[in-house]
Amino acid sequence: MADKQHLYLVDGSAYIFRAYHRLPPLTNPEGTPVGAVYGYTTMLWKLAQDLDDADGPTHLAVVLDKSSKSFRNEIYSEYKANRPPPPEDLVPQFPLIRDATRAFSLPMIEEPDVEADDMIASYALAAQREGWDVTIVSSDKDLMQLVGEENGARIDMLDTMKDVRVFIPEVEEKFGVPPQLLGDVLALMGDTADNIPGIFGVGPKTASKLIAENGSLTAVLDAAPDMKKSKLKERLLEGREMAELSRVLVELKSDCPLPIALDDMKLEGIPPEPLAEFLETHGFHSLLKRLGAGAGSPGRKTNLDPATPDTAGADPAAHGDSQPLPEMPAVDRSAYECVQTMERLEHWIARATAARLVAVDTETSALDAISADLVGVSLALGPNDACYIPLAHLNEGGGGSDMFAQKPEQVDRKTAMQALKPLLESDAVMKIGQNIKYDINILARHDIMVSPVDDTMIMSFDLDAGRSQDGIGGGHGMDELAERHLGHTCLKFKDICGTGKKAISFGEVPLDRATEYAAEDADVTWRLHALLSHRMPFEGAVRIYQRVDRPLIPVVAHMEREGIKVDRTELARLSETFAGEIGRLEGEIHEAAGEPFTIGSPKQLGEVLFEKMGYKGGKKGKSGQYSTDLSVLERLANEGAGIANKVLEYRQLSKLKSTYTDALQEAINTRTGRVHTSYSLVGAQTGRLSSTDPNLQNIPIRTEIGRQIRKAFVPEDGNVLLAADYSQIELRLAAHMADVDTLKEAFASGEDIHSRTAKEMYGEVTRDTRAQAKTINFAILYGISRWGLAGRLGVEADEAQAMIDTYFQRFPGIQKYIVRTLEEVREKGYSETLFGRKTWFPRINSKNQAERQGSERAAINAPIQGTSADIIKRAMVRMLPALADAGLPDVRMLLQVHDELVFELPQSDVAAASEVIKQVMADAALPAVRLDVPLGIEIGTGPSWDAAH
DNA sequence: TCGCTCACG
DNA sequence: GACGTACGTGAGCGAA
Repeated sequence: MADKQHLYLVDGSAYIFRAYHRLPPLTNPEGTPVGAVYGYTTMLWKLAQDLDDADGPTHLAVVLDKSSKSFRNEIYSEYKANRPPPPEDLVPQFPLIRDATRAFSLPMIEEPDVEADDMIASYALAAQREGWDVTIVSSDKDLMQLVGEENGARIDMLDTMKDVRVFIPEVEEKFGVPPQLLGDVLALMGDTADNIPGIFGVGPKTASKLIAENGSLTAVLDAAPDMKKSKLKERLLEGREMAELSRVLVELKSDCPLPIALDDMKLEGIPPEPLAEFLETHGFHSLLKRLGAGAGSPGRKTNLDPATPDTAGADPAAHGDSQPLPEMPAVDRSAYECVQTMERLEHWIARATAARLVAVDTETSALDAISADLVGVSLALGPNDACYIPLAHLNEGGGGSDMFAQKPEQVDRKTAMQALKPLLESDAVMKIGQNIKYDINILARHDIMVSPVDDTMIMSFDLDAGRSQDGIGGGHGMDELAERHLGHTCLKFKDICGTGKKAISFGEVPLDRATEYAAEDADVTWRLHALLSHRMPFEGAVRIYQRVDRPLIPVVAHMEREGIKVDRTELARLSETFAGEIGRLEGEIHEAAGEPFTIGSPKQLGEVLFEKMGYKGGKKGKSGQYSTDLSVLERLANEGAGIANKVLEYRQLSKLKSTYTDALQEAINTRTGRVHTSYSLVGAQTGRLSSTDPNLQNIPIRTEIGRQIRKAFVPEDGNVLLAADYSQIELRLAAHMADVDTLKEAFASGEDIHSRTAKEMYGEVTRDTRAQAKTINFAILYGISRWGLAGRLGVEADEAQAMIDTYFQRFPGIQKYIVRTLEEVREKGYSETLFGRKTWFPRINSKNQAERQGSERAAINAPIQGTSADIIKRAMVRMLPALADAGLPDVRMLLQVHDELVFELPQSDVAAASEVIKQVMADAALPAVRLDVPLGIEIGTGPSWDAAH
């Protein structure tokens, strides 16, 4: 059987009006406005990219309005009469829309005296009669009348700006009636934009209510005389004729002659040459680059040969040149200014203040913001309009030891800071940074509280989390973003400062080189900001960015500066104890093995166990090495291998010593005497934070010996630590999101959730059934497989499958949630949290089963884990203001560990602070989301982090 | 730089 | 019939 045909009909005219109003006013190299054209081009690009998708187009045509006149003007002269003329700078873009369509080699339909809507209706129904699916690319509510299914052939709509598909349920949700009754609703309510009269005083709400109640427009009008006396009754009686006229006006004409045959709309792929020429002409270089690179190019990739001379030649990036955006010239490092006098600095500050938008970047002597020294600041106000202000540079290779070495001319750092402070703190000036949390913390040490801020790294994350499958910084590092979006290769830090022993600090870099590097960073940040902020409203990233992630930046910055005290003496004592034990175990293991070897080497250990000592069941992984992980060693221990237990103990102690007791001592900051982690807001694809240098989110707790380390996390004298945890938050969210009444009730009544699960599944609660239920509950959150569960529970796969079946039978909502989530991710390419955070899964439709199934499991988990992350982030944003409002300014928020917040506070504040903290955390989803389950909070306090649990 | 192992939620 | 076996992280180590 042939694959199903799928026709996409693009409502081009309507699109450009919308694009015009929502896009910035770009111009092409000739000065012609092209903002709407650019939007239109990217929209076509996106559609063409879906060509090979299961639900993508097989056929596509663009429908344009040729003239504004149609049969409607004949029956109603006022039709569209009050339309204002199109804006001046949109007019020259109309012909360019046609050029763009031709550049994509797409069929274009524009018939005189026929409105685009009617043409779309005619084509849509014709295609549906042939059994084709149809997608109308538009957001016009009139066209929603066409939505529906006929003999298995669907007509739906796609709003590419909001990225939403509209089918019957969406129409019903919006208008309260199914699509076939929509015309009646529209006739009643009228339309100001088209000057369709409708009934005066009847809007969408009343109209859909009346139609839903009476079943049709005629029925509403017929029922009017019998209504009880009211304004509405009068208006219905008076307006009957107008309503009937309106009904005719909103009816789509579906029998227009079809100028192009359906089969001629077949989409075979996009020939690159005409497209490249068009993109070049209008300066759409970022698209041009993608076309040249092949990656992300529209249409079937086989038709877009990157080696085609025209295309490759048209791609400046192929020659290592810089890559501008529309209206953005190539990066020109020679344009940057090195600011060495107060006079020039004042000049830049004045310009930045006037511009109200400035990209800021700080250069420092080290990588961690808490101990690094400020060496210089760069600013950018536009493409190539950037400067570097050196503040603590030494002469080249000066090293600082030669007190007679002359320093380069530069503004005094303190004076410069005083001059910059009003700009960086001004509410009227937006400061843009790439990972600006770093700069916030550097400048905080110079008494500057940078605000308000935008962060290109986080914007990129909120737009594209998960889209890049690898790469440092999760694909949101500046060099990567510059390559991807600007086609520009940044100077690399290591090219400026070198690596390894020969590395110099930034303060030793000669000023000309330093200016090129530092000002480029600010310049590129400014450009990325222009590009990303433009994408955000169209790609649904504004909500999560504005409401959750951006407000979190100063909060997390503050937590990092707070740090937490660790008891160095206690850690040193533990290190020594561990060292003694490790030495003893090492001796015993070597003796058992009959020779000394490196126990920490899985390779050597495997050989000793499975070859020399002859234990059975050694399994080699793909690297050809024996596996010696926990499960293997535990099995050997059970089979009586004494050495296995010793190795396990050795491993545990080495881990604790090297990763924790030794490393944490090193991490104590000499200036503050505390440990300052660095949180990444883009570290985890689901929206969780991650913690590095040191990682304070994986301090041991599960074993008694590991918990010794938590005892070393302490408050200052007179204070206590307070730990507040969300209890079972992910299961609670699963109960809400999957709408499982049984689980929701259990949470509402404060029942033990695993016991409840056991009761539902096995009828009785014992230690065993509860433990099994707990495992299954977690398995569900992670996307279950019978083999995975079997492995965890130590049962056969068949038995595990039976348990999964029982679970789904008892909680059918869960199974529905999983199916629905996967369908949605397959279709849209991303999952979404309750707060609108997207995570992309580019491999969800992979042909490689393992890859695909991995993505499926991650996709099931992401909305739950991500929603949990959103909630605690919202709590963090509100926490300090809430505490301050409650008269508790001395409570300090120190750490976040995914579902836990750690505070340090005076003992006397504990009772009052606990209440506030609990309230803020419990209500963190509100008012945006009202959960069907309560969020339980557990609070503990004590003289150490361990004691607070 | 990679794979292995193991610490956390 | 093989695939490879629970989600999300970061750090230290040994081997190359």
